[in-house]
Amino acid sequence: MKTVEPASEFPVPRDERRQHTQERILCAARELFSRSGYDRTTIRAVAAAAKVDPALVMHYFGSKEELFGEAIRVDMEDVVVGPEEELADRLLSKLGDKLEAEPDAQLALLRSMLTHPQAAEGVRRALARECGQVVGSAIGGAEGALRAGLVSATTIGVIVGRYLLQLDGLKDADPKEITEILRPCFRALVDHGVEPKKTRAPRSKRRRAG
Amino acid sequence: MKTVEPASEFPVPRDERRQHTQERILCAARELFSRSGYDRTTIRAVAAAAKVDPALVMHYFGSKEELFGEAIRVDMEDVVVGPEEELADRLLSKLGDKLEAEPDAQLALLRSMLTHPQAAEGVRRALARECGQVVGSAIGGAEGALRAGLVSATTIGVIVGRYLLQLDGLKDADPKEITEILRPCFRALVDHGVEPKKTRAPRSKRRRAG
DNA sequence: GTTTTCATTCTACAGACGTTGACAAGCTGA
DNA sequence: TCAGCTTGTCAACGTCTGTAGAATGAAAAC
Repeated sequence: MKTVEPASEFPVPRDERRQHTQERILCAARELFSRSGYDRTTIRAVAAAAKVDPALVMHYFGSKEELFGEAIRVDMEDVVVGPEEELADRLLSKLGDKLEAEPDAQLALLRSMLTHPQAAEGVRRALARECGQVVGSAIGGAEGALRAGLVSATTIGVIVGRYLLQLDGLKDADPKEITEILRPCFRALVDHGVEPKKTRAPRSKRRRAG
Repeated sequence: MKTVEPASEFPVPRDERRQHTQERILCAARELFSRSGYDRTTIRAVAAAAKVDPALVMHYFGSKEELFGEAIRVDMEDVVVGPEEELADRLLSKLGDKLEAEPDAQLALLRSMLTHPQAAEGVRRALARECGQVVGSAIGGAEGALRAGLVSATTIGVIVGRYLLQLDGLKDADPKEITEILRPCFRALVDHGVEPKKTRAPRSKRRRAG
């Protein structure tokens, strides 16, 4: 297994070949990082999965750290949701989409978020970007931030519980059912104290400074 | 630094000395495991933190895996809550207690739950034990399990978001405020579809096999 | 056809790791 | 005082890791 391949049919252009190899490496890296996390994933294992010499991984990506950075780079695609949806429903739609399509690349990020600082920072940023809108709609800035944090926490809890911890009632559940059950929760978190214009205010609790 | 200590005053009994050393090691282990997770924590680092030779750690705990197992063993203390509290409030009280007292030992477990199978299993079990009661009070078994899973997910999300990810609005928030904001969520998750007609017992006596 | 470039591999290093076994020194009981 | 057990250390092993540099051979350029 020393030669690169007989190039049996016709010679593949060099650029194309290289791009394909890089893709294979990156793909293997994502797979392994998302299955085992940063620390337990070795360059050698990635190389083996991509059927390539370890040194080639270094040559293309510089270091394990950079390879990881490339593997967890997520496209930050904005999920298209109805613009007239309420905020809570918008957030739920996003969560629902993540539950529908198994988040390949994101799992690599999530799996390492508790042990790898860069991954943690990535998750914080992604969450802030998604759930940050909750802050603005709050009475006081502090409570708004707290509510945004709780929406973030719930979101991440559900995804972690489903895909990484594989909690019993969650791992095989229907995404639609999940979001439906969560809807009242998200509404309660987002449509807080100042209830928008609905019928009545169910909450008369006053906040006190801690 | 070769001798064990001059035993300056009077000789400390052997048992006591050993127990104290073991405790020091275990304490250092918990600290490091909870800060860096299983993989990034080395026996050598634990030994150094405990001011002890690495070989002694092995001698007392057998292996890194066993040391970890000992470090994450949590006492499973049942939080004392008012027995007449509704289920949702009971679960919230437990969460609140975890937020009040920084969960030293539990963090070691949580930090590694995404990369260490044994830790994951520990978390699953702890969650099932705590939130499992939700299942029984459901209409159908499947939806009950899902709701229990979502309570678990929310719980773990909040703790992870606060202590490990350190999400902005969450890390410094007042525990009381957190639980108050979460109350409607937990109620919505637990007191589902069938609204429990006030003072009635929400628990059905029959259960079905999985 | 010759030279250059480049994708890829081979070999190896230096450090860190978990773990082991031999050994020193103290406490304990006779 | 002696032997025995226990606490603790030292030095080392074998392995695995990320990484570096030289070597190879095919494609591209001339």
